[in-house]
Amino acid sequence: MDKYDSLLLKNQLCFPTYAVANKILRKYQPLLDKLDLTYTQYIVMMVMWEKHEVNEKELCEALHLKTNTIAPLIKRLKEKGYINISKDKLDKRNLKIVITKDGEKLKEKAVDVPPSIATEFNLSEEEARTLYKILYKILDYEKGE
Amino acid sequence: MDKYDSLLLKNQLCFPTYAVANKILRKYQPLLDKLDLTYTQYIVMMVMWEKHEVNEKELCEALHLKTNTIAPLIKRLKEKGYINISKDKLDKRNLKIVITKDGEKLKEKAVDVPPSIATEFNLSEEEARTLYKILYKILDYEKGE
DNA sequence: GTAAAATATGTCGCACACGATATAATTTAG
DNA sequence: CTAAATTATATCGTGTGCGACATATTTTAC
Repeated sequence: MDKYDSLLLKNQLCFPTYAVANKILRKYQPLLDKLDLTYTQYIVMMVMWEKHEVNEKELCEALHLKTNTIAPLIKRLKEKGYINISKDKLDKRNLKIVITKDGEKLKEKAVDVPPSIATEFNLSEEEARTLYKILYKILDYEKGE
Repeated sequence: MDKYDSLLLKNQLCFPTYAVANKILRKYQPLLDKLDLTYTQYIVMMVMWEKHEVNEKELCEALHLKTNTIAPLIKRLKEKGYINISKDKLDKRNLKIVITKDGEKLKEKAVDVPPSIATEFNLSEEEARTLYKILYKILDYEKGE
């Protein structure tokens, strides 16, 4: 056991996580091209299809991203006509983000998008479930940190 | 079971993978700031500490990245003085990337960097091992695709 | 031996993702 | 009731990560 062993790619969890995230993204992108969405725009729309209306803070929390990522993102989705953005009447600090008719229509086309990651990468049901459980354990840990 | 269920964030494996990768990255960045390295530069250096000399193609394969990501990256590492870049004498298409003395020295400081992802996020040994195994199964699947 | 295919790398433009910093609106403390 | 703290969002600069395209070198086919 060498003191440098922790500096080997193959001994680090961070690396496969990072590489797999990229690999999944590359798998999605050609499918999302048909909807004219990037991957991040797609997960924003997933939230919008579920909630219909959110403010920016809720979006940030749902996606584990910061405002400096979300702000330009929703601007682009607004330009594409999938959402509307306005100031909240009651608390003018809040941004009210509402899905449009076109945004709702996009959901129909999106149904065909999500590839089964398990199938695509030859995981068993059991492995997929386990992976899911461990990832969410990490994601939910120290939520407010 | 709704036909739109696959469009819920909570039913997709892609999302927690992506979010966890980002979360791990955020955990590393403050530690890497002391080495004046970004996360991607760090994993390049991990390869260099192990191999000492590689060409660009090997680097791309090791990190699962493309040349258009790697090329500017190694330029920055060269500017920082951690690697040297030259054309291979035998096959002038190849880039010979060699670690410098300073690059080797950086390894000493880097030993203290890698946080235990398992500990940081409260995973058991068993969970960490399982996560590792499944991630590499995905990463290694259809390697040539 | 040379034209064509393959290989390794480089460049461009776009869209994240981040820390740092700024601003405006609201809440809290005294 | 008002100054200070908090909250929600925006902006800036840097560094990825990608597809598309371009270039230089080597290998292959005939």
